Formats: sequence, structure tokens, C-alpha cells
Amino acid sequence: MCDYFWHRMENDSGELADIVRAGGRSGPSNTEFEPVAAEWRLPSHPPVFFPTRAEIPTNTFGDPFVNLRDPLLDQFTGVEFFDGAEAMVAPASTAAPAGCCSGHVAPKLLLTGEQEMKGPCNVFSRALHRISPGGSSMSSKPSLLPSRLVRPSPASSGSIAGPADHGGGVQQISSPRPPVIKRRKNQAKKVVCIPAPPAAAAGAAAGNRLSGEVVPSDLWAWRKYGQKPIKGSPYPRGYYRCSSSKGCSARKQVERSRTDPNMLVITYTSDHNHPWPTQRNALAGSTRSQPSKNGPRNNLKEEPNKETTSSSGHLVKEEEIGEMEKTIEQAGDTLGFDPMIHPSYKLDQPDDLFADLAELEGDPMSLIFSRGFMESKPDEEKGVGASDAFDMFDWAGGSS
DNA sequence: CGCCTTTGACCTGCGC
DNA sequence: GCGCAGGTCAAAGGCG
Repeated sequence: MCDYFWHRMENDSGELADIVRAGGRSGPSNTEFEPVAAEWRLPSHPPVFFPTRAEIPTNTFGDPFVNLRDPLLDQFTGVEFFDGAEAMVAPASTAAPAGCCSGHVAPKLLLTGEQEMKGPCNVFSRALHRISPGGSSMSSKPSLLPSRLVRPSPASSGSIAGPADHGGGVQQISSPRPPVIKRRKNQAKKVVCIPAPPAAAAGAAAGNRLSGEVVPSDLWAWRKYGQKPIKGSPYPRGYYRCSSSKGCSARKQVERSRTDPNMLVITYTSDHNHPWPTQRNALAGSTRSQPSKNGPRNNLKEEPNKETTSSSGHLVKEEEIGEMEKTIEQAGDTLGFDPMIHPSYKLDQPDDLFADLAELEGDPMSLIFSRGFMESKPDEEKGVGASDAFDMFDWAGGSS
């Protein structure tokens, strides 16, 4: 199951369009989009996402993490929240286009107790792709401009059930309000919740709380620059900064979910100011996946233009892969999709890139939704909490 | 030699 | 202003 949460937090003021722009998202900002809720709702499929876990962990800012599962496909979905306003959950009557982002929107997510869901949100799910009739809306350029956002009055922010909305209503679960953790800065952040690699999960189970996490590496190179114990959490938080490029301000924090040790919460701060590191230079050692006391490294250093074997056995030079990824990036840009934050492709899968490029023509959004999030891996590569999201990452030792 | 992690100290934001 | 807690710095040492 894919268990993703994209949680983007931005400044509390201003139009969300500005927020989106400020977040570095590229692409058209005012193209047409269709309200998705009405599209992908089926009679037995209310346009809401249901939590599947009793507990609702909070992120570092006290915002609720909610595990959202697509009720139709029984798959977790990825959600990107915009913290552009407090509880920007559209009331039922105005829900249709309100809060639409990227044309794939859960206009009303659930609120829990006094918790405020930071909506609107993008929903990354193959389910949406499939359900969308004819793929019409999916093939249209998504808009990053959420229009007509409705901010409920503070009095109503505690409970925003939407009984009248499309007949679907909002699933509401009760949960004690999480301790509000103060935010330090109104800074764009993106939180991703992923299953912890098996080794990390095992370490957590063994009470290994002081050693570093076994952090899945992505295409970026990260250097750990700090680790701090977090109050209220038995697990420390690791601080990483991008080492792919000098001067890159991108950072990420990695910590284990305090409610589900099998989950890692990765908070990305700031955007990369450089393209994907299609080849890793000497500076670009990636995050060690085995932070044993200066134990074996798992760097992804590769020789320039190194040949790599594709999934079908073809030899493809990294140079070519870089070109392909550039194409992907451009496509994402056209679609208003920021591939910089969706490193869905692995360097060793050029064939898949080509396949997706072919698919791109017919249904652009499928490129986004069909890769990375829902791809399965062989069982032997899965571990505790294995997820389709595994495809997004190279696990320890899996890429070299 | 270069880059990494580790870790204690220091800095900073925020609530009281 | 004070104190707490999160975030960052930088020195030390390890690894390839």
C-alpha cells in the first residue's frame, strides 16, 4: 500500500496561488480544471478519503497526519496539503471547485476533533487516474491555482463535516487534539511519510533509538549535519542538507513516526536550486543508509557517464538517462508537476522512463500517477511496512 | 584526501 | 525577559 503524505506548509497569508508559486511549483497557474470530487465519486464511493488508523500522528508542527486511503482501490494515496490558511476546507455547498489543486483534489478532507486539516490538497493516486472518466480531466493541464478557497469561520473550524456535499459527507474521527508544537518559521515544508526500511524498523523494534535512521536515499545527495532528540518522541530527528550542489538550501529532516515506528516522516525544507543530480559528483555522496559508527557507506558515487543496465537489460549511459530525465522534468513542468520533488525515477530504469514518456502523450497525468507511487516491487524487496512507495527510493544498497 | 557521521555547544523562535 | 525546545554549527574522527 502506498502511504504518502505530502504536506506543504507555506505562509499563512496571501492567495494560495502565491503560495503555490512561492513553493517553487512550476507550470500553468490559471488553466482550466475540473472539479474532481464529482468525477471520481461513485455511488458507493463518496468523495472523501477515510482514515484507516485510529491514531492520528502529528507532524513536527502539530498538524495532523492522516493516513488517507482510497476506499475504492484500497490504496493509500499521497496528499499534498497547503497550509495557506487555517482549515481551508471548503464547505459542502462550495466544495466543487474550491480548493482544487492540480485538478485532483479532495476538497474536503476530514477534520478530527479540533484539529485543522490544512487543505486544500493535491491527491496523488492512481485511483484518481483510473476513476476519472475518460481521463478527460486528467489529460488536461492541471492547475496549481486553487480557486475560491473558503475559509470556515473559527467557530466552525472544529468540525467541518460536509453532510450536504455531494452526498458524500466527511468522515470524521475523534481524536484528542495533539499537542501544538510551535512553528519556528513560516517556511515552505513538505512532509512525506514513508514506510521505514526493514532494517530501520527492526532497529526501532529493538529499541535502537539513538543511532541514526536507516534513511532511504532518493536521487538527491544528502549530508547529515545534525541530530536532535525530540521532546515527546522516543526517536531522534536527523537533519540533512543537500550536498548535490554547493549553495543548495534544500534540507530535510528525518524522524520516525512516534505513533508508528514503521513509518519515517521526512520533512523537506526549501527547494533545490539545481536539477536532479543525474550523475553524482565527488561532492554528492548520498545519505548513508547504514549509519553505523562510521561503518560501511552506501554512497551512490558513480563514474561519469557510467553505463548502467536497464530493467530490461539494455545498457544505457547515464548521459542518456540524464536526457530522459530532463525530458521528464520538462514534461512535469508542462503539467505543473514539479519533478524536483518527485524523484520517481531511478537511474537504472531508463526503459520505464521511455514507457512513461510514451504514455505521456495519451494521458499526461498518468505519468505522474502511475509511476513511483503504485509500482510494486518483488516481494523479496519488501519488508516490514513494505509499500508501493518503495519504488520512489533506492533502499540501502539497492542502487549500486 | 575528501566527504561522511557524530555530538556537544550555540543560536533562534516562541510561549509564558 | 526568561526558559524551553528545535535548528544549526563546527570540531573530531572514521571510511574508502
